[in-house]
Amino acid sequence: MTTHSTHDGMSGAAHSAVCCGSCGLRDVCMVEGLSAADLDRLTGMVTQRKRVRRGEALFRTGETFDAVYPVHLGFFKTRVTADDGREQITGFPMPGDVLGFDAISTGAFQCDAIALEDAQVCVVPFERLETLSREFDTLQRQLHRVLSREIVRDQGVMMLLGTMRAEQRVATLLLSLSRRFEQRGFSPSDFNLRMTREEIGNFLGLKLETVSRTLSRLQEESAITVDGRRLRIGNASRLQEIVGAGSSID
Amino acid sequence: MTTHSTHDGMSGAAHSAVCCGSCGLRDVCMVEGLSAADLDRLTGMVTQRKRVRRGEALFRTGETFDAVYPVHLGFFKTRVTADDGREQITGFPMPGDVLGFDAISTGAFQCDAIALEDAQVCVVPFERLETLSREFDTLQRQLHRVLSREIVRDQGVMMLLGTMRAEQRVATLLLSLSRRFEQRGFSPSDFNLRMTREEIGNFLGLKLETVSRTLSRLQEESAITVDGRRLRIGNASRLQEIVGAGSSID
DNA sequence: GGGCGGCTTCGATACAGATCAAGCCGCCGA
DNA sequence: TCGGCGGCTTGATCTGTATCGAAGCCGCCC
Repeated sequence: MTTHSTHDGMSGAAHSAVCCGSCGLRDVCMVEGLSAADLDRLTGMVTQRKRVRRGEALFRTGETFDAVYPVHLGFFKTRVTADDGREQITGFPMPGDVLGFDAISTGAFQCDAIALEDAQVCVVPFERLETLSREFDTLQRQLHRVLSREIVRDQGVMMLLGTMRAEQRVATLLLSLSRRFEQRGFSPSDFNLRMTREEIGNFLGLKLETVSRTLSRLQEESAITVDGRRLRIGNASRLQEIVGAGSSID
Repeated sequence: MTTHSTHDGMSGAAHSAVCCGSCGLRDVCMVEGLSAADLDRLTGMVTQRKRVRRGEALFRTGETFDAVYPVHLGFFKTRVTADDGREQITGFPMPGDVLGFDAISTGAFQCDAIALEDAQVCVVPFERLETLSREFDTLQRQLHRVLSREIVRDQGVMMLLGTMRAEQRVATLLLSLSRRFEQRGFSPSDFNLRMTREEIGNFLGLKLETVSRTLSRLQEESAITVDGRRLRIGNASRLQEIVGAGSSID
């Protein structure tokens, strides 16, 4: 269980609704750019928070959809699974990212969202989100932006999977993680990977051995330092050089 | 410069607005599922149509976004380009599909949309679409569904690029085209490929020689008949067998 | 009508990354 | 303390696809 204080308080009185205005993530989350006044009017959009323990699923393919879930705390992986067992990890959502948009199309989730560490998400009933976004054009606009950003991110992943070499793929992921940590106020050059080599490989279309070898090679050329899951980026511009001018997957 | 000579109709009296209610594509397009009454109230959502000639771009990366474009007629490819010249085709939109959602996030298009044959698109100013979808919850819902469907489709492409062998990739594309033609009222088993082998390969993360060889092999085993761009699917279940239980990319 | 360029296909070879295999390390429970 | 196990690294070999070279075909334009 991770410790996070302000909000282990589902039991407290004032918590029947969660307030976006006081959330440290408001600058990266779905409500980014909304004025304080607008945020006030959104009281009740987030009805509650939900905990998900490491290894457990927030939702699974086929389950009925009725809410989207901005990540409040913790790391996830999202994956699609073919009936024959093939799996593809489609992303590593972190705080501020929103889970569940794939489900709007059919009313059932189309992927699994698995917590890579103990996590907390905000629960945003989708009907309410739609109602509110008919009333607040700023919220509507932001919702559309977030949906569109996901599409753009996916295009970047396609570019990665379709055209990049192993070393480029790994470097792209590391730089993406770095930027995302930075946006959230963490060190862009020193962080922990929350996923296994196998998960990295699956996401990047590589085998875990290839990931491991590639990380070792990047370390040899002093671009990074790896020790298990601890990663330090010593030479970001070297990584950028390897990636070339590839699309980003933030 | 594309010549969409404002096209035949703009001069006629009744053409200042295009009517979705009378469009043969209303069952696959963005307005799918809207009642006739709702469709009437959408008069003016589509302000005009625009022609794009084979090989020309409807829009290019970086151009300012102000409308999305349901395809009325013709085939497109969408592609993202890295500064170093690498390209990745991200899809082959056909009538009923909507182009431009990638641009909402930043206000500028993030990919190129190139017509593979002479084409026509509807012009839907995005501000108007947002305004209307605040008024009509059915339209709002449908817009969200279409955005979500694009995300799901992209997940399928990731699965394809990340986990499938060459033969599976090609078979998946053929089956996807087949289904999409069928949805639109065309033959699912006999159609023309609008794209070159190179474009197919680029989309699937393969080289054109591999695509060509794979098509030949599929023909040898009597799953399909190919003659240039003419494609006949003789044994769809054989293709399905090759694909296994892979995600779809419709 | 003839030439030309784009497209497709084929064969031979090269190589990046997969696969197979072994060993190490840290952690956890017995 | 030990044994087991999951995760990681590294080495040796294999293979699917890329790459290279070339030729045939076709439609199109001059």
